[in-house]
Amino acid sequence: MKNYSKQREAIIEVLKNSKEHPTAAQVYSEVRKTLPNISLGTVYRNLKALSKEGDALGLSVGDGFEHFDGDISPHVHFFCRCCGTIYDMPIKDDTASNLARNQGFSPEGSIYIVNGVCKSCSSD
Amino acid sequence: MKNYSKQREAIIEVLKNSKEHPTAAQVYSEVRKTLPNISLGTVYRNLKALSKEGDALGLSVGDGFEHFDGDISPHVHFFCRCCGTIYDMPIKDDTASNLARNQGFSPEGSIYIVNGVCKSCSSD
DNA sequence: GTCCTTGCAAATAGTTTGCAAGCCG
DNA sequence: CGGCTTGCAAACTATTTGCAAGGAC
Repeated sequence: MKNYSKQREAIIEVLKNSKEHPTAAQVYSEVRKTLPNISLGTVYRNLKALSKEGDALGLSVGDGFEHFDGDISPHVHFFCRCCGTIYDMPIKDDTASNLARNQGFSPEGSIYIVNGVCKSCSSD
Repeated sequence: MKNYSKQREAIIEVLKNSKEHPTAAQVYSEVRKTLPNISLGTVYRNLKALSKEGDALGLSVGDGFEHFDGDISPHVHFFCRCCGTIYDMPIKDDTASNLARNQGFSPEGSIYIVNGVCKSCSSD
């Protein structure tokens, strides 16, 4: 198989099993549990490749880290500037991509991030 | 006026007059035409403050630079991975923010980026 | 054997920050 | 004055990359 390596396999596994939208560093420390010798560079290389190939989403929410999401189905991310949590919100369809298509663009993916304060932070 | 400085004024002016979604470095070189002594640090400081205050949008499209947009009305950005251009697309309303509000979040802004290939790049 | 990927570590580069000096009110 | 902002340059740090070695097929 093209691009195969147990490292890549493990990284994909971590992404699929995580609901936390981990950063590269978080993926690294998680993958390390099964592959203690994996290097951070490898994690970065694979995450970058995966998001370029469309198998993962790279999310820049504005906290200085790139977050990654193994769920590539259309959904919205809510980023709480207070606790830093990234929540998922289901969405019916990717309106803007369709809009773009109608205007002659060839959309390949989309990132929809809403930011503000989450429920538990605003009740403090 | 709070926070006033001719530097900040000039930066805001550049943002308002630009349709190019400039990076910090681009804002810097533009502002330099009227304020030759302004420093890059000041540009960064003000852009960060402006986007925190909600007077500008910080866009991470995935090209390694943060882009800034002085237009804070709800609209979608189309990023062409081929030529790097960021196009604006008008959008009716900010569906996801309303959705978030209904779910108990307190949305303050949103970033909607569609990526792919633009018309002129796909015809090459 | 050939090509692709890794681990390591150094390098890169966008962005941030401390500090003394300057502007605002 | 008192507080906030600047210019400068050094510091920071997330991410990238070159290279020799190891794995896939």
